[in-house]
Amino acid sequence: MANNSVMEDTLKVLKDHKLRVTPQRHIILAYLASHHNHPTVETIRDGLSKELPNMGSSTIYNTLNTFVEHRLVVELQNGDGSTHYDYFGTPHYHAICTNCGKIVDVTYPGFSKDEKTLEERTADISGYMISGNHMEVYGLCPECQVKLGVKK
Amino acid sequence: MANNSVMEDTLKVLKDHKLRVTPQRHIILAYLASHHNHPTVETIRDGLSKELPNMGSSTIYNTLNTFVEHRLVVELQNGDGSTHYDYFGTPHYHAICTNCGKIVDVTYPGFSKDEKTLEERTADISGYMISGNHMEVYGLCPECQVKLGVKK
DNA sequence: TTCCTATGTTGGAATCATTACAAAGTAATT
DNA sequence: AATTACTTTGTAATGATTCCAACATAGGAA
Ligand SMILES: [Mn+2]
Ligand SMILES: [Mn+2]
Ligand SMILES: [Zn+2]
Ligand SMILES: [Zn+2]
Repeated sequence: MANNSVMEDTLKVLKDHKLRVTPQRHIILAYLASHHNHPTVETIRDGLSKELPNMGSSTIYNTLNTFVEHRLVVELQNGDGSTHYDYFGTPHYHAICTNCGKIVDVTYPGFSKDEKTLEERTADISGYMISGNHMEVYGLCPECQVKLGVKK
Repeated sequence: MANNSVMEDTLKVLKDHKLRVTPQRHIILAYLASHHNHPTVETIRDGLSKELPNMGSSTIYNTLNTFVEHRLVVELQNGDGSTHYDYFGTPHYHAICTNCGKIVDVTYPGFSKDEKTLEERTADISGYMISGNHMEVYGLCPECQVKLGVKK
């Protein structure tokens, strides 16, 4: 699952953020860093049932909330009722299927620049002191296009 | 509150979408069209307590879900636990305060073009058949900047 | 290394937004 | 006016998330 370099990297990330290193935090962060499935709390619990069979879901919620506060992780809603989490290593945004909820990463050359432009423009217009953004694009994923028989 | 022209306009919107015109639907839509507060279900219930004192919150949920399906209204989360709703008359996006949750509308000349560019690019990259998008920018609103004593 | 304590984990209960359901009401069509 | 499918309503059920108190432990101090 999470290889050694991921474990080393995530250990460093925790220490850099002055977070106390517990096995739960380390393993959850490593899981997120090595899975780009945008998991829910339940997905994480299932994925780590071998490593941490006794971990309560409270711990996962606590841990993820801590990571979100430290901006290691972002929260995503795809309309299925539960929150999805994403380790935000490289800048990207999301395309979300309105039929099955599948979330995929999207980026392109110049995305970071566009993002910065958006934030600066928003600061000018609104007077907010900007700290981040979320962009989501909705539509039907390729599988659901076939499943629903829609034609382009 | 909602003036005559708003009532006429929203009546037409309901009919154009072949939605059965009930007092609840008409008044809720008119409320949304004339308030840009991004209300929650509770805010709407309070705001309409004079006009519709016996309306149940189930009705508000049902009605709003219908409007969202017909794309008259969009849902927004600002992290306070409940969903906010927005009648989407003119294209805009949102700046959301990370401290107090305040949501403000933002737009600029050329926003619709930028939006279309983003959607087309995302379709090319992901293969999704795009139907919409949400952009949110996070930060501290001017009031909270003062309240928290942050310096620019 | 051992001790100390602030912090984290756990599991179960509590919360609260949203949905499900069945009975009663009504908009639109005939 | 009669019909009927759709809507509203109140209440119960659901389910994700948070709260809480007891227990455990990471990491600094001695
Ligand atoms: Mn992602
Ligand atoms: Mn708005
Ligand atoms: Zn899909
Ligand atoms: Zn604020």
